[in-house]
Amino acid sequence: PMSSRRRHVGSRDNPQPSRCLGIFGLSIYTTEQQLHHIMSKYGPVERVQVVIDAKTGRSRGFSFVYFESSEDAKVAKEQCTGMEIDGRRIRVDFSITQRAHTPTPGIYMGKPTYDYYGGGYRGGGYRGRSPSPYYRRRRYERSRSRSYSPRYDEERGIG
DNA sequence: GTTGAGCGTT
Repeated sequence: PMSSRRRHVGSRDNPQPSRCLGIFGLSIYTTEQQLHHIMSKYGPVERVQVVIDAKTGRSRGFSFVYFESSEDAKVAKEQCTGMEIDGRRIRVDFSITQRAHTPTPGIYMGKPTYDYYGGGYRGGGYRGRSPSPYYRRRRYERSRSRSYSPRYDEERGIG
């Protein structure tokens, strides 16, 4: 029998309604200003936060929008899921996390999940899958230890 | 304006 305590705890597939929406699948070029403009149609927006990758300084392709009212957030979620922004179909859900992680002192102690120098995931779930042409070319460039070769595109019939 | 799938830096 499940404890009634867990009933109000949101999970990834069953987020609890709140004033905070998570927006996923964004183009990395979509800005907080754009999102604010779009979301404000459904009610006052307190804050928009596009999550930025600390290493690259680019968007990680998702963001959080805080409405003043959870009712407005609910409407915005329903209206905006599946909407296209900058050529990307976005997904909108109530956030399962309610705020950014508190700042941690010192260095990151966790297990690295991304190889910033290799440009791909390590030991990850992409083994056995066919990489995209873009990724294949980047891998090819690295293996040749030189920069972009147009000849590769011709040989492989891409580009 | 380069990949995949992604719930968070102050």
